[in-house]
Amino acid sequence: MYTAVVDTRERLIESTRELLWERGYVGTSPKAIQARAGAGQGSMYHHFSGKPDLALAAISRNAEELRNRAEAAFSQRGTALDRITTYLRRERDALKGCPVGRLTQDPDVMADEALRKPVEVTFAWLTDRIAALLAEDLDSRLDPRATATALVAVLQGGYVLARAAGSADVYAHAIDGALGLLAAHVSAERN
Amino acid sequence: MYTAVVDTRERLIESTRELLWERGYVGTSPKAIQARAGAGQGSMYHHFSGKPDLALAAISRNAEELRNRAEAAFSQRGTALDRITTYLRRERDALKGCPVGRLTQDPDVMADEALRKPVEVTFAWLTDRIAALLAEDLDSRLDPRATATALVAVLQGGYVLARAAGSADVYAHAIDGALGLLAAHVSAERN
DNA sequence: GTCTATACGTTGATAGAC
DNA sequence: GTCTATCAACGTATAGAC
Repeated sequence: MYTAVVDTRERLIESTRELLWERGYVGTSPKAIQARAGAGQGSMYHHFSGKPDLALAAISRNAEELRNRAEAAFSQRGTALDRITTYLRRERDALKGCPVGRLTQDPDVMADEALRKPVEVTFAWLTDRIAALLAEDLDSRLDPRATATALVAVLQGGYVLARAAGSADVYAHAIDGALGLLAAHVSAERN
Repeated sequence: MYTAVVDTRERLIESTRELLWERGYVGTSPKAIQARAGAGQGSMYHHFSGKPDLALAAISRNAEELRNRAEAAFSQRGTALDRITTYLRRERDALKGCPVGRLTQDPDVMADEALRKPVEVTFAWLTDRIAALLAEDLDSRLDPRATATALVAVLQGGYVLARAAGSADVYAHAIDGALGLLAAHVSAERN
């Protein structure tokens, strides 16, 4: 099946992804999506039933990308601490925030089960994944799941603080603090 | 000066506070504010020059309240760890999120210097305050400021994860994880 | 101080031509 | 598939009477 390099439907999803990230669901209008995608009203309502339907496609893709990028870090070689450190210190535009986490502040997303679900599933997966890594090497007096939850929270909260301060350094600082606390509690054994 | 028990200006600010918390700046219309305050258009534009002006009053008050409630926990008796634990475990409606932190996701707030400033100042203060407490008792190999930043990030990220999961327990779990990591690094000496 | 009237753009969509 | 009307409601005010 031959299609344009990037077809209209695809451009609509990508534009929505960007706008949801930049402005959230409430702050993103169909008009703005169409303008960015270079598509008309007719195209958008031909490919999608409306704003929620298009948002679902965009949110799902944002969630999938987050998961793929995380898994790339987690499946590297090295100790659990190495892999978690790689993930947390991975290059990020901290001032943009997390494309999935930010949806959590969108009342219309949280109110719509279909839109909220990918957000819930993504963080549940991420926390489980880190907990599984920690379970290998963590100080036995600590709970891997609670520790993993704290680490994911530092990540999300680091974005919040970086945006509040207008400085990406604050994100790095939060991560440094968390890894400093963690270091003493994981064994340095090789996997 | 005699006034009604709660005058119109006051009700407008309180209604805006609530709505900013629930729906954010972009999601809050003057109309909604007026309806909740039981005030007309005329009243709102008499007391405030517009939505940004009213939002500034509401944001400032939210920031002040956050600070007062935090200081109440920090100035209790006990070790640094006691006071920080009291603050982090304080009763909160985790699913509502942080009234100040959530503004960080509001593009129109971040774009307006006057509205962003109280958010920046509040988190800078909170981090400094916790860093000062930690400086007393923290393991000397750890940086009090980075550690404090991580703790504030866990707080903010805990809200994000709780909302994503639709469960306040996740907030508590993130805090448990952070305090577990912290416990081994602070001396238990009495102040 | 508060009210109603008015205004002009945007939001989120539908209808029907091409 | 895409385009151009068209629409009712909403967003964010301003004007002027009371």
